[in-house]
Amino acid sequence: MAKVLTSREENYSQWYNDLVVKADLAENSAVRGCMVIKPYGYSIWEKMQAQLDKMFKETGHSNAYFPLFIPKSFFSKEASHVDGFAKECAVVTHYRLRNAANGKGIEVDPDAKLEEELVVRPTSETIIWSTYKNWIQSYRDLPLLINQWANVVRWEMRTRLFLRTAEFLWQEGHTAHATREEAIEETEKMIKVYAEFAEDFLAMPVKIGVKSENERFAGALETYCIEALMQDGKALQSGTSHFLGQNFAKAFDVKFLNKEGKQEYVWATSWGVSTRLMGALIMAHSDNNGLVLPPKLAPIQVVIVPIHKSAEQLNQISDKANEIMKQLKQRGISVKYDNSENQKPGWKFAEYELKGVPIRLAIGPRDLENNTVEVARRDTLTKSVMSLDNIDQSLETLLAEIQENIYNKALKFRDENTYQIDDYQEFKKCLDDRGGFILAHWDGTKETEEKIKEETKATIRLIPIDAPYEEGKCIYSGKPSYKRVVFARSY
RNA sequence: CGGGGUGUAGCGCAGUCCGGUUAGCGCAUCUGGUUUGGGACCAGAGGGUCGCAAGUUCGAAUCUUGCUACCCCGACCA
Repeated sequence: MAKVLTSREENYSQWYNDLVVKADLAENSAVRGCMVIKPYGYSIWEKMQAQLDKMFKETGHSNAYFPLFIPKSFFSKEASHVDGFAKECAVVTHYRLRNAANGKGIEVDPDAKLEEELVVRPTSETIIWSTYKNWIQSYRDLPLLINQWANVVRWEMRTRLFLRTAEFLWQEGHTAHATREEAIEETEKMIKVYAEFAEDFLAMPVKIGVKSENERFAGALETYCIEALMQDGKALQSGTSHFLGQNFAKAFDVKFLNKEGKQEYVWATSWGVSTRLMGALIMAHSDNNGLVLPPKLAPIQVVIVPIHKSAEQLNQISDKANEIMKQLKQRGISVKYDNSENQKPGWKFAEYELKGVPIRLAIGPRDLENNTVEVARRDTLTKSVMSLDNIDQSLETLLAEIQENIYNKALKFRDENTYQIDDYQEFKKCLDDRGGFILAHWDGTKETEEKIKEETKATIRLIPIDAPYEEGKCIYSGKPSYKRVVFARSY
C-alpha cells in the first residue's frame, strides 16, 4: 500500500497534520492562523452541532445571536477578563478603504477612523451582559438560558489545524440566575452535558473537574472542565463551563428585583465547546491507516464498493447495492455506493479507511452467487462475510458495536496511562517517558503549581470533583494534602 | 514574538552552491485500449508569472534586499 500518512511512531504531530489534510477535513488558508474547514470535516462538525444543540434545547436553552464586534470600552469593565484576553484581540480601527494614491491597489482610508475601536470577539461575555442589562428586571425574567453558535477570534502565536486556530467555531452558552446555588447547578449541569456528549458520541472518555486558579477562565470564580487523554499521552481540554459569580452583573450593572422587592445582582454562567473537538476526535481514535470515526459522528457510516469484471456484473451488483442502501436508509444509516470507474477497489478501500468510514461492504461475483457481502470494520481492520438476509439489522448492530468498541479502546488506553505517583523524580520520569494523566498530591498553592510547570511543563489539568479523601504529601513541597489532582502535559 | 528549515504544475520532489539552450521527474488529470476480491498497465496529451516585490546583470528558479506563507523548537493560550 502506498504510504500517504506519516506514522504516529515516526512523528506524532506530523501524523496529525497529514491526517487532517489527507482525510479532507481541513487545510490552511491564505490567512495566517486561519483554516478552511472542508466539506467532509464540516459535515462531522455539523453532526456534533446537531447533537449538542439538541442537548442544549433539552436542558431548556434557546439560541440567539450577538454581534461579532464589541466596543473596546466594554472589554475594560471586568478587570481580570480584560487581562486574560487583551494579548490576543484583533481590533477594527477603520471602516473604509480607498484607491491608493499611487493608483496601485487599495489602502485604508485614514479619514475613516472609528470613534471607538471595535474588538473582534474572543468570547462574548461583555456584549451579552451589556444586553442582558436590558432584558432582566425581575426575578420573573430569570433564569435566562441562552446559547449562541458563533465564530470567535483569538490571535494565537502558534496555530494548529483544529487544535488552535486564530479563528474558530464554537458555541457559547450564557445564562443568568437569581441565586448563586442555581448558577452553580447550571455550571455543573452543562459540564455533565459535555461529558455525556464526549463519551456517548465522540466515544472519548473524559475526566471532569475544576481548574486551579492559574488555569481558570479570566473573570470566573470557578471553571469546570472535561479533559481527555490523547494517544501521545498529552491531555486535551475539550470543554469548559464557568461559574462567573456576579462579576459580569456588577461590571454591566445587571440587577433584578427579587420576590422581597429588593434589588440584587444576577448570577452568571458561561460554557463552551469548539471545533477543537475535531482535534480531540482525531487524536483519540485514529491510527496509521487514517481516521477512525465513531459511527454516531461519521458522515458516511457504510460505504459499498462493487467488485466486477464485466459491465453486466456491475449492473447486477448495483441492483443488489441499491437494495441494501434502501434498507439501510430506512434505518437512518447513512450509506454511500461508490461505483466510480476511476479507481480500482483496492484504492477505494484505502481511501475510505483514510476517511474513517466505520463499515465497508464489498460486493463481487462470489457474493452474488452466495447471497453474501464482505464486511470490513474500520476500528479493528477485520473482514468477515455476512449473509445478505437481514443485512440492515446486522449492520445496525455492528455500528453500535463499533461505537462501543472505540469507546472501550480509548477508555482502556486512558486507564493504562493514568498513574498514581508520590515521588517527584518518578513524576518527572513518567512525564518524559510515557506522558499520561498523573494523579498526585498538591499543596493547593499557586507557587507550587507554577514551579512544577516550570520544571516539567506539566500543569494541573483538573481537580476532580469526586476525588476520595486521602491524606498525603504534596509531591513538590511535601506539605499536607487531602486529595489527588490530575497532572499532565497538555495541548 | 525569538531560533532553525522550507516554498519550482493539483500533490511529492530534482535543479539553486558555481547565473547561460525550450525548467525536468514521479504521482494525479485528460484521451484511447487492456484491467478490476487491498492503492493496475500500455500509448499519447494538457498543465509553470520557479511564493510575492524590488535590485544586480547582456542574461536570474539560481546572486542581493525586503515581504509573505507553511513546518519544527521555544515563550503565550482553548
